[in-house]
Amino acid sequence: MGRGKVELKRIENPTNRQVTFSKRRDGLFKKAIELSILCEAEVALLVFSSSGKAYQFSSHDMDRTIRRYRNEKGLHKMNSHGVRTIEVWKNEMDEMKKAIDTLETKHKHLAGEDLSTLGMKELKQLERQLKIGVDRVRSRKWRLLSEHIKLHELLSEGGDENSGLDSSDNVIQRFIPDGQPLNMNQPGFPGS
Amino acid sequence: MGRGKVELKRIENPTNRQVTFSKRRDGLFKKAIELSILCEAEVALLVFSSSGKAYQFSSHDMDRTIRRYRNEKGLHKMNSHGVRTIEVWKNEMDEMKKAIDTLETKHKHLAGEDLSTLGMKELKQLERQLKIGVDRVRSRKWRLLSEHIKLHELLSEGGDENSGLDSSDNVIQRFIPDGQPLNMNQPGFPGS
DNA sequence: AACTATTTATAAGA
DNA sequence: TTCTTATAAATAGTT
Repeated sequence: MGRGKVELKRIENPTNRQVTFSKRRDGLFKKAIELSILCEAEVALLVFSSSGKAYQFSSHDMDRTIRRYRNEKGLHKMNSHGVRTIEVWKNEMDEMKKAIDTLETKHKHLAGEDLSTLGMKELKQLERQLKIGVDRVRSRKWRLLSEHIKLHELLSEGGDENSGLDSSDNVIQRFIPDGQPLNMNQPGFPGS
Repeated sequence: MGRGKVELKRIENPTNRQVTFSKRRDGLFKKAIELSILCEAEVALLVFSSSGKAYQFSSHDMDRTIRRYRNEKGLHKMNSHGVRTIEVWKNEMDEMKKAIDTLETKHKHLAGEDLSTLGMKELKQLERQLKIGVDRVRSRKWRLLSEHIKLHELLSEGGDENSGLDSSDNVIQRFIPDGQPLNMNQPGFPGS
């Protein structure tokens, strides 16, 4: 497509070749992107120019797609001696690094850090999740508390010599929630 | 190129999508081959159809090109001798595994899961941390909201023909917090 | 799978 | 390099 048709062989004129490389490279990446979107395909494309410059596209994740390719070829996990290859190790490391990154980001968000990248929708979801966490933690606190009260009552009945608890250590005191009035209508409060 | 132009989004009709996939996949591979020959580029292309079928092309050798890509990404760390021994790899893997474990546990705790291993002291601390998170998220929400209000006011001032906002889309509505009455005494609310 | 009407990519020129 | 434009190629919808 162009003023004349070209035969399929190396373009001899270096300037021409470079110009054609740029144009066709752009076209190729565009097509790759379109294919992945229009047909929900997983596409990975690697291109190195003759001068050594690297270009890449991957619709999902380059390492994931490469792994999938290797699995397809059955080159994963073991070589002929039942030994893991360096490549496989590298893949695993990369995977783990990514997992750590993801977890760290999530962790920061839950701690209320690095929120500037989040939109309103994400912030609302995050707030919901945090509230769920608070509720569950409170619920667990109340359960622990109630168990200790029951234990205390049981021991008291039997006359509390040698209950195993030091009476100078106010058990109940250590269990009341801090920072706010007692509210028995907590989710998870025994009997609620 | 075709009887009509198509917008860049997943083709809904599955038959249509499959047909388009075949055509465009062939076109993409043809382009990849042409680029590699005409411009003596090193090209690797991996495609997986949504049904899972794999297609590939590489002008030189797939593994060589993938290695070149990985080098480009600087995934080659060395130890003091400039060599990566198996032991070094194992150590790094173990460290990463541990890091992942720790992060996952923390994450679960923040989500209110697996709390049974925690004592009252840890639970209190966790609740405190979650509350801080909630406060920060709320603060960020209010900041976002106030920015949007200001923007809205600015646009309204200038006489809002062509404000770029669709008046049928109530911007503010989308930003009010859900699940509770408005309370301007939120930490971080503008002016508080 | 073939067939075209159209759109898109791009070779050559400026 | 970038833009323009004539022409080759790709392909969307149809048969």
